[in-house]
Amino acid sequence: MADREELESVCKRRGFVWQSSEIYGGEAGFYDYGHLGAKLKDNWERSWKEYFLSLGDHYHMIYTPNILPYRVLESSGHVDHFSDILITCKRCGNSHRGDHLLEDITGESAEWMNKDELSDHILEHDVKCPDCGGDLDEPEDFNMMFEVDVGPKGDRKGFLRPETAQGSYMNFPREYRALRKKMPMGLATIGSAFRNEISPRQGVYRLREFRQAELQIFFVPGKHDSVFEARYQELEKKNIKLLRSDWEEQKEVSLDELDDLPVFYRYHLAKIYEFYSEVMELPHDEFRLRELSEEEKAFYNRIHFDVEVHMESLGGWKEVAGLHYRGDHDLGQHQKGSGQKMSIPIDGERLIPHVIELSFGVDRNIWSILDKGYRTGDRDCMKISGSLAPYKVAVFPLVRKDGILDRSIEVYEALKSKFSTFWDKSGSIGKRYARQDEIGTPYCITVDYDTLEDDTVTVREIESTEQIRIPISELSETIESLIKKEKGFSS
RNA sequence: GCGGCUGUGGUCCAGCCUGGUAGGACUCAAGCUUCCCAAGCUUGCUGCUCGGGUUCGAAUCCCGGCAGCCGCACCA
Repeated sequence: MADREELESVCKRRGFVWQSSEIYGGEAGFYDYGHLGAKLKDNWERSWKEYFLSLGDHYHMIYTPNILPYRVLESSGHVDHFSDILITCKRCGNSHRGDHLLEDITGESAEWMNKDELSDHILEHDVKCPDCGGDLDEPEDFNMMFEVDVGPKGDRKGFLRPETAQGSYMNFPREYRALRKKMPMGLATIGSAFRNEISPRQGVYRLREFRQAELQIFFVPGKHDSVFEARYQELEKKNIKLLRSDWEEQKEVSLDELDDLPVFYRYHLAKIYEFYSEVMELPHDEFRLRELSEEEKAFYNRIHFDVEVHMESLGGWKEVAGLHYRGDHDLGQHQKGSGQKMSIPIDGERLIPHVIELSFGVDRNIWSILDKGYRTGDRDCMKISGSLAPYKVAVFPLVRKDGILDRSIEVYEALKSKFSTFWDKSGSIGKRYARQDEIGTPYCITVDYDTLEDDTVTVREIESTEQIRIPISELSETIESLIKKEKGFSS
């Protein structure tokens, strides 16, 4: 429930997120996180790691470089396929995708063609500009990857990685041995990825440099399924909301109704759903899992669901994550390209493991928290899960006299080593509550005259604005159990 | 990338047509006040997107760059 402009204004004013290199006018597709945004992002990434690494006994983080050698992305298919061939009209100057122009005439797929082949076919079919009928110029390559020159002579070509996943694929053989051949094995990573988007828009939704949190899970279907099956038991009656490619509209179904999907896929689908509802605490009717149709999904993805969040500020359902069953495509490509064995021995033969990929756009997820959290009206308020909120608690003196100020500093000092805590004495008490409401601090503690008598303080909750009074000695554990949801807030 | 619109303190906007001291609201900071939800008072910080041109003089007119929004295209 957030108007784009209002939300962007709060983000800039309070310190969440804004355009990068601002003082020089900015550059499209690059954003900075301020002090609150950085805390929120760090908290999200920490929660992501805790949650998803715990899904398997052998799921671990790894970190790999942002720059990849040319050959890696040649093998992965990005050099050929992560690019478009653009053809510009000589008369009206509009650019079109070359393969689409040809497909419109022939009705056959032209995506596989390179520049020269496309050029020949365009001539052969005498294709004209669809906008004005003018003659077309020679095709030009537009690759979405940023090319970099490596080494002193700059003669070694590389790219800024367009996705973080390749690092996990390439490290499969090494980690398979280091982790002592345990399967299913998961290699997760969080880091930057780079895509030279033609026209980045919609704030942090489409960036040229962005963060991904990805988990690649390696296993051999039919061989390692029992591990997934055991974990799946507890979930099979669970309801999740989704939209399948052949359904008219989304609906809530229990997992065991999705019996055309393999159990290992269903298990992770359900866990992703749970992450959005329980960790990110998004309202159930504001996010969904949507299956991509055959036309929409890439050829190597056997099953593909996206997580979509309904974001008012971005005008509707927007993709924030995906779950892809990629078969043996990725390891197969690297085995071919590197000449190294990516297979493992299974019952006397060598098999290339399959991959399911959990892929999250960090910036998009952060934005979805802000979009879903921000409410205006009588009171401007950012409702963020306690575990993600930049500050967990704020401490105020009710008035700045009679020793109350000093007492509030003592309370603040006692809490700040345990929680991200804010202390504020400026303005009226209501103003201070309002400031914390706007940045999503779930609890505000006020030191008042009663505190001087009996060492109790009030704790106010962001959503209801209700207060409870508790002894200072119980403050720390009370706040902790409130944030962890071990205990509900009631006065 | 193409077309349309836009760019003024931290934020949101007025001023531009008709060139001549840049204004408001909110925010922020310091202080006063205050026994619980953006109150009030005092003081203060901060601005014409950038570059060029016209002019005695440009926020204002002209040209260009950059950025943003909307539409088209793009988004393996």
